[in-house]
Amino acid sequence: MAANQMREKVYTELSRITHAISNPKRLELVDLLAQRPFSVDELSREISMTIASTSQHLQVLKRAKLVNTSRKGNFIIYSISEDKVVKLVSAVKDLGFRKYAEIERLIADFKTDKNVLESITLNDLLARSKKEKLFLIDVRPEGEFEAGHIPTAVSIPLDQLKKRINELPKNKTIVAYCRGPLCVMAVDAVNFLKARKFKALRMEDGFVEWKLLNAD
Amino acid sequence: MAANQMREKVYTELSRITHAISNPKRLELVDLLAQRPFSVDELSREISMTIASTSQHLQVLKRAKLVNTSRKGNFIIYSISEDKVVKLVSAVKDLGFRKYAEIERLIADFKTDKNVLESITLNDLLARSKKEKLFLIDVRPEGEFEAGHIPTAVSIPLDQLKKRINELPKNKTIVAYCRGPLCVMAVDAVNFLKARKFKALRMEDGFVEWKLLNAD
DNA sequence: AATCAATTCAATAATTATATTGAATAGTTG
DNA sequence: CAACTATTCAATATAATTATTGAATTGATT
Repeated sequence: MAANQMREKVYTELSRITHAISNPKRLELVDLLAQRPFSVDELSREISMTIASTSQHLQVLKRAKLVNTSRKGNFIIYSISEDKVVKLVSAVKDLGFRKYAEIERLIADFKTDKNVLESITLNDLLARSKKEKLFLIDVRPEGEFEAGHIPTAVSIPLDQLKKRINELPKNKTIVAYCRGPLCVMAVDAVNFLKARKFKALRMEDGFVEWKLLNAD
Repeated sequence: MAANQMREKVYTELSRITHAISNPKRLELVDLLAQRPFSVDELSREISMTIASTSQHLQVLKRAKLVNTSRKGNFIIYSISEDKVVKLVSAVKDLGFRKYAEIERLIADFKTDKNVLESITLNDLLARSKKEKLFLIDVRPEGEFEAGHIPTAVSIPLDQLKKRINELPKNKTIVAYCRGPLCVMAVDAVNFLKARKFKALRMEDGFVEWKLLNAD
């Protein structure tokens, strides 16, 4: 076989990967699965699609070997096949968030709507935690915390925040994080806490971003 | 605007990027442009397509902001818009080369055909150069060397190798590199040198891989 | 073994992608 | 400014993608 033919075939194989994440819903699915494994049913609710359509998209991802399946009772559980998949999606977001004025605008508008006055990044968190004592909370649903979290974080899912508010210190700054920059849970948590006179800050990055930073 | 709508729009925007590289020919184009800027005409020859088709693909890449254009005389020169694009394609290759048995097989078969007995990687090169004196040659066409090369390398384009063979040492091991693992130029160079009793080795990685390793 | 629940499959219709040919354009060069 | 050249555009036919509905399947559970 000639070298040209080989190259052509390799790029065709490689494009299976990029084709799999070329659809917005499938990109969202992979990004969600980076948090933890989910059932088809859960995923379909998260991405607002019929179960059948979600299943089809998941099968495309599976054929491209970006995700695996396993069974748990009646449920089929989809999960990311390996860390490099998360890295790939991270590279897409990294490029997109910087390169596309449209995306910047969408996120900025969203922050205005949600009344987000201040957000910090992972780097800010590290720098700041050297100067003052911070209280880091992970406001994602429990299962995602259990699948992995930033070491010093305490799990307080958003829907438990009201009744567990006595667990939070009034004298320290509370930093809340969730799934990442596109997720609202930490924003809602911070607004709730601020209304009750806590010192609270949202961190844009989540566990997945932390993990990528602390890999290699 | 609700958070869900924002997320949906952001993923739609992000999928412009992944859609742009979801086609094998476009993936190959971006990978080529990582070496240096090229004209439409040069690119169409490299990827074995009509000029019109190549132009259409390039316009898709441009709309997705992965490449820029400039003019040089009668030619339109396409180039990568920023380093993060190269990083993205590298993440795709990184995943594909490991994950796809099919790709591994294609590359292995190609090596057998080309009689490639031994290949080293960038890491091997660094380790080995501490123990013995190596003579590193860049066998890509001159323009690509000029656009960027590994610091210690000497430019000897493949088609000049025969007449410049006296520039090469008999007592050192010669390491040849080109565009990367899918490129044949270094393989051909090594086979040519070995037939003339030089000690020669192919390095799979190229300048782009070196640059990514020596970035951040 | 029958029932049940979660997921997948099949069929459909509308939309979008692809490669090609040949014409049009825009900018450069003599 | 006329001729030229590289690139883009337009039109076309074929193929692939997408979301949906409703039926089929596959294990688990009773």
